[in-house]
Amino acid sequence: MARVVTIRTVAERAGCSIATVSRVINGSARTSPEVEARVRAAVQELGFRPSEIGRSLKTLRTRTLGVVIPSLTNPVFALSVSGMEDGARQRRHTLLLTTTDYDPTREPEMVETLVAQNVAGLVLTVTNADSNPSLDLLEAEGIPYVLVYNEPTRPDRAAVCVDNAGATRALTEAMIADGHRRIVYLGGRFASSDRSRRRYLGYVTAMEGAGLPPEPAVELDYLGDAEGHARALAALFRDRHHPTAALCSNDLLAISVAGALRKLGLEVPGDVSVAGFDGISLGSLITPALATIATPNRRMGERAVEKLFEMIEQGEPPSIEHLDYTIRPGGTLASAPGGTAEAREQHPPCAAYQTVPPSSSPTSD
Amino acid sequence: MARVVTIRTVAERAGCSIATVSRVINGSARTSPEVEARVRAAVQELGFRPSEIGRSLKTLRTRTLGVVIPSLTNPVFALSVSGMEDGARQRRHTLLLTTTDYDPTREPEMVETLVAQNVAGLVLTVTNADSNPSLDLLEAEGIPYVLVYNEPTRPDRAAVCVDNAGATRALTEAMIADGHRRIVYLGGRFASSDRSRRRYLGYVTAMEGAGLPPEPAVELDYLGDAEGHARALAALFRDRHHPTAALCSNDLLAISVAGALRKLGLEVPGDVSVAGFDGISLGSLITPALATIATPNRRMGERAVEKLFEMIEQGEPPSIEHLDYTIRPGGTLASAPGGTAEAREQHPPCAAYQTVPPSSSPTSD
DNA sequence: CTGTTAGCGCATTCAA
DNA sequence: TTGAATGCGCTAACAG
Repeated sequence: MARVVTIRTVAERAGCSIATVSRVINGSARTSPEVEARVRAAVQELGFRPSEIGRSLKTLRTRTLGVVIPSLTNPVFALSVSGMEDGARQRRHTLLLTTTDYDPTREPEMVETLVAQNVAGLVLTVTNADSNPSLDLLEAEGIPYVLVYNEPTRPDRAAVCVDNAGATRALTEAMIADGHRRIVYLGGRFASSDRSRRRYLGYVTAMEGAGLPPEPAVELDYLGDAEGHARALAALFRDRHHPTAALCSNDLLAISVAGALRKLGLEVPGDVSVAGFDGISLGSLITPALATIATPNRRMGERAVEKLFEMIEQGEPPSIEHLDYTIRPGGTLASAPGGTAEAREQHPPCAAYQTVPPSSSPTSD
Repeated sequence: MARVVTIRTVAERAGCSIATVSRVINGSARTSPEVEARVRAAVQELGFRPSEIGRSLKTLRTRTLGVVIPSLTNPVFALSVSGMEDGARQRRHTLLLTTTDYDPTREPEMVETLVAQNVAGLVLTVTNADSNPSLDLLEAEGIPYVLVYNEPTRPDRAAVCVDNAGATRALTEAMIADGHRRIVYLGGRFASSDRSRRRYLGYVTAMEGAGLPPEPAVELDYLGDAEGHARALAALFRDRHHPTAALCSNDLLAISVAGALRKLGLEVPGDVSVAGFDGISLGSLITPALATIATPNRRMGERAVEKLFEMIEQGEPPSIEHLDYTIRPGGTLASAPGGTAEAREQHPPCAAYQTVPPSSSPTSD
């Protein structure tokens, strides 16, 4: 498809040089009003649209941002991408979107694809933010990037996230205050989610803080595998002395778990309380509403892009930014079947149902 | 950020010309095994990754597909984009994603942005597929594109969709068979959704076919405006003789409507049956489950990309492809409060609960 | 204020 | 089989 009208065509039509056309289009230098008018007229008539490729080849940077996320089907990521798009459009950039389907081996592939496209920067959610060849590559090449959701231990990696450990800790403490003693943590595989690891950490901290023995994490395959979840839960809840609360590392998992529990003949929250993490709107639509930790998903994507531009344009050094989260109460959470009223009065769970600014919960690692 | 290692660097290291390097990399011509080995070694050592930009400038086409959709927050579109990504990745392409937020005036803007990026083709969901300057532009420029969800009247526009009118018609007929007589259609604004218009058409056809007077369409602002929906419904259902069934042009709207009805003190489906259109999984998770027309959302995106490549690579002419839809039963649908048992026996609704191949429902326009 | 010119990284034609 | 040379569309440095 030969490009019909180039900057040269416009120059001829306007009776000037291509340099002048470029100046008019980009406003990169002053031009006389007459010439400018002629150029604009020519652009109009010819329907000229400058090629981003030609521009990019010269300037060695594009107006695109690369995005790498696990999946679009999880509303959490769809929302964050939505926020990224807003942020990008404000700066006249577009998103080059790729997904890994939760497969870590696909991360390098996607990152290399994006780098080959000379993206101005990247926004990504990876499985492991601390030890990650793709991020190493980006740093080696000097290509700016910002992580979303990931919460790196290394402070030299740019990220926009919530205090994952602090949030689960707060939620676990609320459960304990509600009289729960045997609480189980269900999460994605640790190998493929540093978030799941950090969230478990918060759970452990809360349990130990209350003098309760933390249960080992139950690692489940990600979403969609309802059967697998059901099997794992059957083993866990067969016992008469089963846990009275299930803390899930994300909302979709929590919804799946609640469904599986009901199929086992257990009532939610009568027999088992369930809570999630993410705050997708779906959680509020089901009955009973899912208790969860609501994170500012769209805002996280938008802020990540803002941060990326700060790094690109103002050379800001990478840093980790924590955004607020909210513990959102819901009908899936109730007092423990055997819980005492006193315990509840002592630690009214409502105290936790507030937006938590990042500064107030500097969870240790 | 000066590019450090280019094809020239590799050529020097391998002791050959850049032409040879190019040949090795692209396998575009035969080279001696020794030279090839030296080149590959150099590529390895230097970590050379050919610039897509350089390549594109030369070939005048990129390995990216432009995508224009209304929003990512509606799971329907997130799913279809997910399918597009799969299709694109199989052909070693990436997606340049843009959204219009249901604002028709932003369509040309997005399309022009993508065209300026020299995308190989576009996949888009627009407000109006028949009279649309952006599509005219693409045709004028000879840039291939495929519509998704849109169902153009003009047969010369490429599209992957379902038989919207046929589907709503079938669903409406099922409602009528269930004894409903006053059925109301609630949809997005006709001005901003040709799908909403076509779906209404199917409703009208079914009503008239049964000798019932079709109600005027109730056009609602898109999603998120729960208050607006509540107000509109309050007016509609104030009367004692209110409709017994609400046909909604999409699932998110249907869920919002069901909620609003309950707030008005009406039971779903006891007083009013509700049905949606899309088949998002959310609908099956709520209680009662939402009756809907399930469309193959992910597959539609994937098929659109396949079709796009057929047009790009094999010069296939544009055409409209109808994919199967399924009427999915759900607890939001019940017999009309005053419905007779005979009516139900005469037209068992189950007959409609099957996958409908496009050929079997050639709805007239 | 404007024009000329030199590449940006690469694929490709034409010679050798 | 290989190399030299050209140009894709554009920006920017330099001259005028």
